[in-house]
Amino acid sequence: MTDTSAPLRKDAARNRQRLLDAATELFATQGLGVTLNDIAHHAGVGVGTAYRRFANKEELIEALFEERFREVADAAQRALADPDAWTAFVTFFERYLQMQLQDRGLTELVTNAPVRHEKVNRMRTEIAPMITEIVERAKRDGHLRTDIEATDIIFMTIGLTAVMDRTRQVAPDYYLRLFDVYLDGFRAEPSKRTALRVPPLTVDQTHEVTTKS
Amino acid sequence: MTDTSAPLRKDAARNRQRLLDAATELFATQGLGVTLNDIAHHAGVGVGTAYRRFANKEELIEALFEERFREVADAAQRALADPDAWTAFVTFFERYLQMQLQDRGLTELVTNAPVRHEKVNRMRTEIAPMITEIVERAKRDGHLRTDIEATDIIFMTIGLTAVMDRTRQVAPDYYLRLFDVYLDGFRAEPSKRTALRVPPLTVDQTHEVTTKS
DNA sequence: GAAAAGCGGATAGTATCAATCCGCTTCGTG
DNA sequence: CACGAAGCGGATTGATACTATCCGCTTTTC
Repeated sequence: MTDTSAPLRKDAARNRQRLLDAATELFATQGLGVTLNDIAHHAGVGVGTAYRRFANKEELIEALFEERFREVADAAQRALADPDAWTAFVTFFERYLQMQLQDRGLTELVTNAPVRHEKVNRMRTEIAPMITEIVERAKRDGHLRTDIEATDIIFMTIGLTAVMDRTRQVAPDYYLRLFDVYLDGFRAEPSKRTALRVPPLTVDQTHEVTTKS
Repeated sequence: MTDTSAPLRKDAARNRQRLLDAATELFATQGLGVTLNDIAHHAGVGVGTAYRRFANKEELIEALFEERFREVADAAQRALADPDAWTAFVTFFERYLQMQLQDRGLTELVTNAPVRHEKVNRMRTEIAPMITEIVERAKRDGHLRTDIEATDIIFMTIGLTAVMDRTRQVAPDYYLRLFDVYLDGFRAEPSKRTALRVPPLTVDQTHEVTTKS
Protein backbone atom coordinates (compact mmCIF):
# COMPACT_ATOMS: atom_id res chain seq x y z
CA MET A 1 0.00 0.00 0.00
CA THR A 2 2.40 2.68 1.26
CA ASP A 3 5.82 1.48 0.16
CA THR A 4 6.89 4.61 -1.65
CA SER A 5 10.47 5.62 -0.72
CA ALA A 6 11.71 5.23 2.85
CA PRO A 7 11.95 1.64 4.05
CA LEU A 8 10.83 1.90 7.68
CA ARG A 9 13.18 1.16 10.53
CA LYS A 10 12.53 -2.20 12.17
CA ASP A 11 10.93 -0.80 15.37
CA ALA A 12 8.89 1.66 13.35
CA ALA A 13 7.48 -1.08 11.16
CA ARG A 14 6.55 -3.10 14.22
CA ASN A 15 4.79 -0.13 15.80
CA ARG A 16 2.95 0.61 12.60
CA GLN A 17 1.59 -2.91 12.59
CA ARG A 18 0.61 -2.66 16.25
CA LEU A 19 -1.30 0.50 15.44
CA LEU A 20 -3.13 -1.17 12.57
CA ASP A 21 -4.03 -4.12 14.79
CA ALA A 22 -5.24 -1.90 17.61
CA ALA A 23 -7.26 0.21 15.20
CA THR A 24 -8.86 -2.86 13.65
CA GLU A 25 -9.92 -4.10 17.06
CA LEU A 26 -11.16 -0.78 18.40
CA PHE A 27 -13.08 0.18 15.25
CA ALA A 28 -14.73 -3.23 15.34
CA THR A 29 -15.70 -3.12 19.01
CA GLN A 30 -16.31 0.58 19.62
CA GLY A 31 -17.04 2.00 16.20
CA LEU A 32 -15.28 4.73 14.28
CA GLY A 33 -15.64 7.23 17.11
CA VAL A 34 -12.46 6.13 18.87
CA THR A 35 -9.63 8.67 18.89
CA LEU A 36 -6.10 8.23 17.61
CA ASN A 37 -5.01 8.63 21.23
CA ASP A 38 -7.17 5.66 22.23
CA ILE A 39 -5.69 3.63 19.43
CA ALA A 40 -2.13 4.59 20.31
CA HIS A 41 -2.54 3.63 23.96
CA HIS A 42 -4.26 0.39 23.05
CA ALA A 43 -1.35 -0.38 20.73
CA GLY A 44 1.08 0.38 23.57
CA VAL A 45 2.78 3.26 21.76
CA GLY A 46 2.80 7.01 22.30
CA VAL A 47 0.40 9.37 20.61
CA GLY A 48 3.22 10.99 18.70
CA THR A 49 4.02 7.67 17.09
CA ALA A 50 0.44 7.31 15.90
CA TYR A 51 0.41 10.77 14.35
CA ARG A 52 3.79 10.22 12.68
CA ARG A 53 2.43 7.19 10.82
CA PHE A 54 -1.08 8.38 10.06
CA ALA A 55 -1.91 12.04 9.55
CA ASN A 56 -5.34 11.45 11.05
CA LYS A 57 -8.01 8.89 11.77
CA GLU A 58 -9.48 9.06 8.25
CA GLU A 59 -6.26 7.79 6.72
CA LEU A 60 -6.31 4.83 9.08
CA ILE A 61 -9.95 4.12 8.26
CA GLU A 62 -9.29 4.15 4.53
CA ALA A 63 -6.31 1.84 4.99
CA LEU A 64 -8.26 -0.71 6.99
CA PHE A 65 -11.70 -0.74 5.47
CA GLU A 66 -10.85 -1.25 1.85
CA GLU A 67 -10.06 -4.82 2.86
CA ARG A 68 -13.34 -5.17 4.79
CA PHE A 69 -15.32 -3.98 1.80
CA ARG A 70 -13.38 -6.36 -0.36
CA GLU A 71 -14.69 -9.18 1.82
CA VAL A 72 -18.25 -7.98 1.28
CA ALA A 73 -17.65 -7.84 -2.46
CA ASP A 74 -16.22 -11.37 -2.37
CA ALA A 75 -19.26 -12.67 -0.52
CA ALA A 76 -21.51 -11.03 -3.11
CA GLN A 77 -19.46 -12.57 -5.90
CA ARG A 78 -19.79 -16.00 -4.37
CA ALA A 79 -23.55 -15.51 -3.97
CA LEU A 80 -23.85 -14.66 -7.65
CA ALA A 81 -21.99 -17.85 -8.49
CA ASP A 82 -24.40 -19.99 -6.45
CA PRO A 83 -26.88 -21.74 -8.76
CA ASP A 84 -29.68 -21.51 -6.17
CA ALA A 85 -30.84 -17.89 -6.23
CA TRP A 86 -32.77 -18.00 -2.96
CA THR A 87 -30.02 -19.73 -0.99
CA ALA A 88 -27.61 -17.22 -2.44
CA PHE A 89 -29.86 -14.38 -1.34
CA VAL A 90 -30.27 -15.66 2.21
CA THR A 91 -26.66 -16.67 2.61
CA PHE A 92 -25.28 -13.38 1.36
CA PHE A 93 -27.38 -11.22 3.64
CA GLU A 94 -26.69 -13.46 6.60
CA ARG A 95 -23.00 -13.13 5.93
CA TYR A 96 -23.31 -9.39 5.42
CA LEU A 97 -25.16 -8.98 8.71
CA GLN A 98 -22.70 -11.18 10.53
CA MET A 99 -19.80 -9.07 9.29
CA GLN A 100 -21.58 -6.06 10.69
CA LEU A 101 -22.19 -7.84 13.99
CA GLN A 102 -18.46 -8.35 14.25
CA ASP A 103 -17.49 -4.87 13.13
CA ARG A 104 -19.33 -1.78 14.25
CA GLY A 105 -17.05 0.36 12.12
CA LEU A 106 -18.23 -1.44 9.01
CA THR A 107 -21.83 -0.76 9.94
CA GLU A 108 -21.11 2.91 10.44
CA LEU A 109 -19.48 3.11 7.04
CA VAL A 110 -22.21 1.31 5.12
CA THR A 111 -25.09 3.14 6.73
CA ASN A 112 -23.47 6.53 6.93
CA ALA A 113 -20.36 6.94 4.83
CA PRO A 114 -19.03 10.50 5.01
CA VAL A 115 -18.54 11.61 1.44
CA ARG A 116 -14.92 12.48 2.05
CA HIS A 117 -13.97 8.78 2.13
CA GLU A 118 -13.36 8.29 -1.58
CA LYS A 119 -12.15 4.72 -1.37
CA VAL A 120 -15.07 3.70 0.78
CA ASN A 121 -17.51 5.32 -1.59
CA ARG A 122 -15.85 3.69 -4.58
CA MET A 123 -16.23 0.30 -2.91
CA ARG A 124 -19.86 1.01 -2.08
CA THR A 125 -20.68 1.85 -5.66
CA GLU A 126 -18.85 -1.29 -6.75
CA ILE A 127 -20.87 -3.47 -4.40
CA ALA A 128 -24.30 -1.90 -4.93
CA PRO A 129 -24.96 -3.42 -8.39
CA MET A 130 -23.99 -6.87 -7.13
CA ILE A 131 -26.52 -6.58 -4.33
CA THR A 132 -29.15 -5.45 -6.81
CA GLU A 133 -28.41 -8.46 -8.95
CA ILE A 134 -28.63 -10.87 -5.99
CA VAL A 135 -32.07 -9.47 -5.27
CA GLU A 136 -33.26 -9.37 -8.88
CA ARG A 137 -32.10 -12.92 -9.45
CA ALA A 138 -34.09 -14.15 -6.46
CA LYS A 139 -37.14 -12.39 -7.89
CA ARG A 140 -36.70 -13.78 -11.41
CA ASP A 141 -36.26 -17.18 -9.87
CA GLY A 142 -39.68 -16.98 -8.25
CA HIS A 143 -38.52 -17.18 -4.64
CA LEU A 144 -38.62 -13.51 -3.70
CA ARG A 145 -41.84 -11.56 -4.02
CA THR A 146 -41.65 -9.24 -6.99
CA ASP A 147 -42.89 -6.09 -5.30
CA ILE A 148 -39.69 -5.92 -3.25
CA GLU A 149 -36.71 -3.90 -4.47
CA ALA A 150 -33.04 -4.12 -3.55
CA THR A 151 -33.32 -0.82 -1.69
CA ASP A 152 -35.86 -2.42 0.66
CA ILE A 153 -33.33 -5.08 1.56
CA ILE A 154 -30.75 -2.40 2.27
CA PHE A 155 -33.10 -0.65 4.65
CA MET A 156 -33.89 -3.97 6.28
CA THR A 157 -30.18 -4.33 7.06
CA ILE A 158 -30.05 -0.80 8.41
CA GLY A 159 -32.93 -1.58 10.75
CA LEU A 160 -31.43 -4.89 11.81
CA THR A 161 -28.05 -3.35 12.58
CA ALA A 162 -29.81 -0.88 14.86
CA VAL A 163 -31.37 -3.80 16.71
CA MET A 164 -28.01 -5.57 16.71
CA ASP A 165 -26.35 -2.59 18.32
CA ARG A 166 -28.79 -2.70 21.22
CA THR A 167 -28.86 -6.46 21.76
CA ARG A 168 -25.20 -7.25 21.10
CA GLN A 169 -24.24 -7.41 24.78
CA VAL A 170 -27.16 -9.56 25.86
CA ALA A 171 -27.92 -11.86 22.90
CA PRO A 172 -25.64 -11.18 19.94
CA ASP A 173 -27.61 -13.39 17.54
CA TYR A 174 -31.03 -11.98 18.36
CA TYR A 175 -31.18 -9.95 15.14
CA LEU A 176 -31.43 -13.25 13.26
CA ARG A 177 -34.87 -13.73 14.74
CA LEU A 178 -36.15 -10.58 13.08
CA PHE A 179 -34.23 -11.48 9.93
CA ASP A 180 -36.22 -14.73 9.83
CA VAL A 181 -39.44 -12.80 10.18
CA TYR A 182 -38.36 -10.57 7.31
CA LEU A 183 -37.59 -13.62 5.20
CA ASP A 184 -41.09 -14.90 5.84
CA GLY A 185 -42.42 -11.56 4.68
CA PHE A 186 -40.17 -11.50 1.62
CA ARG A 187 -40.77 -14.99 0.29
CA ALA A 188 -42.84 -15.22 -2.86
CA GLU A 189 -44.48 -18.38 -1.57
CA PRO A 190 -45.65 -17.37 1.91
CA SER A 191 -46.55 -20.88 2.98
CA LYS A 192 -42.90 -21.96 2.89
CA ARG A 193 -42.18 -20.55 6.31
CA THR A 194 -39.50 -22.07 8.49
CA ALA A 195 -39.18 -21.92 12.26
CA LEU A 196 -37.42 -18.95 13.85
CA ARG A 197 -33.87 -19.99 14.64
CA VAL A 198 -33.23 -17.98 17.78
CA PRO A 199 -35.30 -17.42 20.92
CA PRO A 200 -36.92 -14.12 21.85
CA LEU A 201 -35.47 -11.82 24.49
CA THR A 202 -37.11 -11.91 27.90
CA VAL A 203 -38.90 -8.85 29.20
CA ASP A 204 -36.03 -8.20 31.61
CA GLN A 205 -33.44 -8.42 28.87
CA THR A 206 -35.49 -6.05 26.77
CA HIS A 207 -35.80 -3.64 29.64
CA GLU A 208 -32.06 -3.83 30.22
CA VAL A 209 -31.08 -3.00 26.66
CA THR A 210 -33.51 -0.08 26.41
CA THR A 211 -32.22 1.59 29.56
CA LYS A 212 -28.96 3.46 29.62
CA SER A 213 -26.36 4.18 32.32
CA MET B 1 -47.74 20.94 37.53
CA THR B 2 -45.55 23.45 39.35
CA ASP B 3 -47.97 25.83 40.99
CA THR B 4 -46.48 25.72 44.45
CA SER B 5 -46.11 29.19 46.01
CA ALA B 6 -45.09 32.19 43.88
CA PRO B 7 -47.64 33.12 41.19
CA LEU B 8 -45.38 34.07 38.27
CA ARG B 9 -45.28 37.59 36.97
CA LYS B 10 -47.14 38.02 33.68
CA ASP B 11 -44.02 38.33 31.49
CA ALA B 12 -42.37 35.45 33.30
CA ALA B 13 -45.35 33.20 32.70
CA ARG B 14 -45.34 34.11 29.01
CA ASN B 15 -41.65 33.35 28.69
CA ARG B 16 -42.08 30.06 30.50
CA GLN B 17 -44.70 29.03 27.98
CA ARG B 18 -42.49 30.14 25.09
CA LEU B 19 -39.72 27.96 26.48
CA LEU B 20 -42.03 24.96 26.74
CA ASP B 21 -43.22 25.48 23.17
CA ALA B 22 -39.71 25.87 21.83
CA ALA B 23 -38.55 22.79 23.73
CA THR B 24 -41.45 20.74 22.40
CA GLU B 25 -40.61 21.70 18.86
CA LEU B 26 -36.86 21.23 19.12
CA PHE B 27 -37.04 17.90 20.96
CA ALA B 28 -39.43 16.68 18.29
CA THR B 29 -37.38 17.81 15.31
CA GLN B 30 -33.80 17.50 16.59
CA GLY B 31 -34.01 15.00 19.43
CA LEU B 32 -33.08 15.37 23.06
CA GLY B 33 -29.54 16.48 22.24
CA VAL B 34 -30.46 20.14 21.90
CA THR B 35 -29.03 22.43 24.57
CA LEU B 36 -30.92 24.72 26.90
CA ASN B 37 -29.17 27.55 25.09
CA ASP B 38 -30.63 26.39 21.77
CA ILE B 39 -34.06 26.23 23.33
CA ALA B 40 -33.75 29.69 24.88
CA HIS B 41 -32.72 31.29 21.59
CA HIS B 42 -35.44 29.48 19.68
CA ALA B 43 -37.94 30.77 22.24
CA GLY B 44 -36.58 34.28 21.77
CA VAL B 45 -35.44 34.66 25.37
CA GLY B 46 -32.03 34.81 27.02
CA VAL B 47 -30.22 31.80 28.38
CA GLY B 48 -30.52 33.12 31.91
CA THR B 49 -34.28 33.07 31.63
CA ALA B 50 -34.22 29.44 30.63
CA TYR B 51 -32.06 28.45 33.57
CA ARG B 52 -34.19 30.47 36.03
CA ARG B 53 -37.27 28.45 35.05
CA PHE B 54 -35.72 25.02 34.62
CA ALA B 55 -32.69 23.89 36.57
CA ASN B 56 -31.55 21.82 33.59
CA LYS B 57 -32.67 20.03 30.47
CA GLU B 58 -33.80 16.92 32.34
CA GLU B 59 -36.44 18.87 34.21
CA LEU B 60 -37.80 20.18 30.95
CA ILE B 61 -37.85 16.70 29.45
CA GLU B 62 -39.75 15.28 32.40
CA ALA B 63 -42.25 18.12 32.21
CA LEU B 64 -42.94 17.61 28.53
CA PHE B 65 -42.78 13.88 27.97
CA GLU B 66 -45.13 12.69 30.65
CA GLU B 67 -47.88 13.98 28.37
CA ARG B 68 -46.39 12.28 25.32
CA PHE B 69 -46.25 8.96 27.13
CA ARG B 70 -49.80 9.51 28.28
CA GLU B 71 -50.80 9.66 24.61
CA VAL B 72 -49.10 6.33 23.97
CA ALA B 73 -50.89 4.83 26.97
CA ASP B 74 -54.20 6.19 25.69
CA ALA B 75 -53.64 4.65 22.27
CA ALA B 76 -52.86 1.31 23.92
CA GLN B 77 -55.99 1.60 26.03
CA ARG B 78 -58.09 2.25 22.95
CA ALA B 79 -56.52 -0.73 21.19
CA LEU B 80 -57.42 -2.99 24.09
CA ALA B 81 -61.00 -1.76 23.84
CA ASP B 82 -61.21 -2.64 20.14
CA PRO B 83 -63.12 -5.90 19.68
CA ASP B 84 -60.97 -6.90 16.70
CA ALA B 85 -57.63 -8.01 18.12
CA TRP B 86 -55.69 -7.89 14.85
CA THR B 87 -56.98 -4.47 13.82
CA ALA B 88 -56.16 -3.28 17.32
CA PHE B 89 -52.64 -4.67 17.00
CA VAL B 90 -51.98 -3.10 13.62
CA THR B 91 -53.60 0.22 14.49
CA PHE B 92 -51.76 0.61 17.78
CA PHE B 93 -48.32 -0.02 16.34
CA GLU B 94 -49.00 2.21 13.37
CA ARG B 95 -50.02 4.98 15.73
CA TYR B 96 -47.01 4.33 17.96
CA LEU B 97 -44.64 4.50 15.01
CA GLN B 98 -46.31 7.63 13.69
CA MET B 99 -45.86 9.35 17.04
CA GLN B 100 -42.21 8.50 16.83
CA LEU B 101 -42.01 9.80 13.28
CA GLN B 102 -43.29 13.11 14.56
CA ASP B 103 -41.13 13.21 17.67
CA ARG B 104 -37.53 12.16 17.68
CA GLY B 105 -37.32 12.88 21.40
CA LEU B 106 -39.99 10.27 22.06
CA THR B 107 -38.02 7.71 20.10
CA GLU B 108 -34.88 8.46 22.05
CA LEU B 109 -36.74 8.02 25.32
CA VAL B 110 -38.43 4.75 24.43
CA THR B 111 -35.37 3.12 22.93
CA ASN B 112 -32.84 4.48 25.36
CA ALA B 113 -34.30 6.00 28.52
CA PRO B 114 -31.57 7.12 30.89
CA VAL B 115 -32.43 5.56 34.26
CA ARG B 116 -32.39 8.93 35.98
CA HIS B 117 -35.72 9.88 34.40
CA GLU B 118 -38.02 8.44 37.03
CA LYS B 119 -41.26 9.69 35.51
CA VAL B 120 -40.34 8.40 32.09
CA ASN B 121 -39.43 5.01 33.50
CA ARG B 122 -42.63 4.87 35.49
CA MET B 123 -44.62 5.53 32.32
CA ARG B 124 -42.66 2.90 30.42
CA THR B 125 -43.43 0.26 33.01
CA GLU B 126 -47.06 1.33 32.94
CA ILE B 127 -47.26 0.93 29.17
CA ALA B 128 -45.27 -2.30 28.80
CA PRO B 129 -47.98 -4.65 30.10
CA MET B 130 -50.55 -3.06 27.83
CA ILE B 131 -48.33 -3.70 24.82
CA THR B 132 -47.83 -7.29 25.96
CA GLU B 133 -51.58 -7.71 26.20
CA ILE B 134 -52.16 -6.23 22.74
CA VAL B 135 -49.74 -8.80 21.36
CA GLU B 136 -51.02 -11.73 23.41
CA ARG B 137 -54.58 -10.96 22.48
CA ALA B 138 -53.71 -11.00 18.77
CA LYS B 139 -52.08 -14.39 19.30
CA ARG B 140 -55.01 -15.85 21.26
CA ASP B 141 -57.26 -14.56 18.57
CA GLY B 142 -55.46 -16.59 15.92
CA HIS B 143 -54.26 -13.67 13.82
CA LEU B 144 -50.69 -13.36 15.06
CA ARG B 145 -48.34 -16.32 14.84
CA THR B 146 -47.82 -17.82 18.27
CA ASP B 147 -44.03 -18.06 18.16
CA ILE B 148 -43.78 -14.26 18.30
CA GLU B 149 -43.43 -12.46 21.63
CA ALA B 150 -44.16 -8.86 22.57
CA THR B 151 -40.43 -8.21 22.89
CA ASP B 152 -40.03 -9.04 19.21
CA ILE B 153 -42.51 -6.34 18.32
CA ILE B 154 -40.61 -3.86 20.47
CA PHE B 155 -37.40 -4.62 18.62
CA MET B 156 -39.23 -4.31 15.33
CA THR B 157 -40.16 -0.75 16.31
CA ILE B 158 -36.57 -0.02 17.32
CA GLY B 159 -35.39 -1.18 13.91
CA LEU B 160 -38.09 0.75 12.09
CA THR B 161 -37.32 3.98 13.94
CA ALA B 162 -33.70 3.62 12.84
CA VAL B 163 -34.89 3.38 9.24
CA MET B 164 -37.28 6.27 9.86
CA ASP B 165 -34.45 8.45 11.09
CA ARG B 166 -32.54 7.95 7.85
CA THR B 167 -35.44 8.28 5.44
CA ARG B 168 -37.40 11.04 7.18
CA GLN B 169 -36.07 13.82 4.95
CA VAL B 170 -36.63 12.02 1.68
CA ALA B 171 -39.74 9.86 2.17
CA PRO B 172 -41.14 10.17 5.69
CA ASP B 173 -43.61 7.30 5.26
CA TYR B 174 -41.13 4.81 3.86
CA TYR B 175 -40.87 2.91 7.15
CA LEU B 176 -44.47 1.76 6.59
CA ARG B 177 -43.27 -0.34 3.69
CA LEU B 178 -41.05 -2.39 5.94
CA PHE B 179 -43.78 -2.43 8.58
CA ASP B 180 -46.05 -4.06 5.99
CA VAL B 181 -43.40 -6.66 5.27
CA TYR B 182 -43.14 -7.35 8.99
CA LEU B 183 -46.90 -7.74 9.21
CA ASP B 184 -46.76 -10.30 6.43
CA GLY B 185 -44.13 -12.16 8.43
CA PHE B 186 -46.10 -11.90 11.66
CA ARG B 187 -49.51 -13.01 10.44
CA ALA B 188 -50.63 -16.44 11.60
CA GLU B 189 -52.27 -17.03 8.23
CA PRO B 190 -49.49 -16.17 5.77
CA SER B 191 -51.73 -16.27 2.71
CA LYS B 192 -53.63 -13.19 3.92
CA ARG B 193 -51.01 -10.80 2.61
CA THR B 194 -51.98 -7.32 1.51
CA ALA B 195 -50.20 -5.04 -0.94
CA LEU B 196 -47.41 -2.80 0.34
CA ARG B 197 -48.86 0.66 0.89
CA VAL B 198 -45.87 2.82 0.03
CA PRO B 199 -43.39 2.74 -2.85
CA PRO B 200 -39.73 1.77 -2.48
CA LEU B 201 -36.96 4.34 -2.44
CA THR B 202 -35.00 4.78 -5.64
CA VAL B 203 -31.34 3.87 -5.76
CA ASP B 204 -30.44 7.56 -5.78
CA GLN B 205 -32.58 8.30 -2.75
CA THR B 206 -31.01 5.37 -0.95
CA HIS B 207 -27.56 6.58 -1.82
CA GLU B 208 -28.44 10.05 -0.60
CA VAL B 209 -29.64 8.93 2.81
CA THR B 210 -26.66 6.68 3.42
CA THR B 211 -24.13 9.41 2.70
CA LYS B 212 -23.36 12.12 5.18
CA SER B 213 -22.21 15.76 4.89
C1' DG C 1 30.20 5.55 17.90
C1' DA C 2 27.90 9.01 15.38
C1' DA C 3 24.05 10.48 12.58
C1' DA C 4 19.51 9.51 11.36
C1' DA C 5 15.28 7.88 12.52
C1' DG C 6 12.00 7.14 15.78
C1' DC C 7 9.76 7.62 20.28
C1' DG C 8 6.68 9.29 24.19
C1' DG C 9 3.70 12.15 26.22
C1' DA C 10 3.24 16.77 28.07
C1' DT C 11 1.01 20.47 26.25
C1' DA C 12 -1.16 23.95 23.30
C1' DG C 13 -5.09 24.73 20.55
C1' DT C 14 -10.06 24.15 19.38
C1' DA C 15 -14.87 23.17 20.09
C1' DT C 16 -18.92 22.29 22.61
C1' DC C 17 -21.81 22.86 26.24
C1' DA C 18 -23.54 23.77 31.19
C1' DA C 19 -24.40 27.10 34.33
C1' DT C 20 -23.77 31.54 36.73
C1' DC C 21 -23.61 36.42 37.70
C1' DC C 22 -24.83 41.11 37.58
C1' DG C 23 -26.12 45.55 35.55
C1' DC C 24 -30.29 46.82 33.47
C1' DT C 25 -35.52 46.54 32.52
C1' DT C 26 -40.27 45.58 33.51
C1' DC C 27 -44.02 44.70 36.54
C1' DG C 28 -47.42 45.68 39.79
C1' DT C 29 -48.84 47.35 44.19
C1' DG C 30 -49.67 51.18 47.57
C1' DC D 1 -46.63 57.32 39.71
C1' DA D 2 -42.82 55.73 42.16
C1' DC D 3 -40.26 52.33 44.03
C1' DG D 4 -39.03 47.68 45.42
C1' DA D 5 -39.34 43.14 43.82
C1' DA D 6 -39.12 40.19 40.16
C1' DG D 7 -37.40 39.16 35.96
C1' DC D 8 -34.24 39.61 32.05
C1' DG D 9 -30.15 38.99 28.70
C1' DG D 10 -26.06 37.29 27.44
C1' DA D 11 -21.15 37.76 28.30
C1' DT D 12 -18.42 34.89 30.75
C1' DT D 13 -16.40 31.14 33.48
C1' DG D 14 -15.47 26.40 33.94
C1' DA D 15 -15.55 21.65 32.53
C1' DT D 16 -14.84 18.17 29.19
C1' DA D 17 -13.28 15.99 25.08
C1' DC D 18 -10.56 15.71 21.45
C1' DT D 19 -6.84 16.98 17.75
C1' DA D 20 -2.33 17.68 16.74
C1' DT D 21 2.44 19.32 17.60
C1' DC D 22 6.91 19.81 19.61
C1' DC D 23 11.18 18.50 21.61
C1' DG D 24 14.38 16.11 24.78
C1' DC D 25 15.59 11.41 24.88
C1' DT D 26 16.26 6.51 22.91
C1' DT D 27 17.04 3.10 19.41
C1' DT D 28 18.62 1.69 15.07
C1' DT D 29 21.71 1.41 11.45
C1' DC D 30 25.99 1.62 9.04
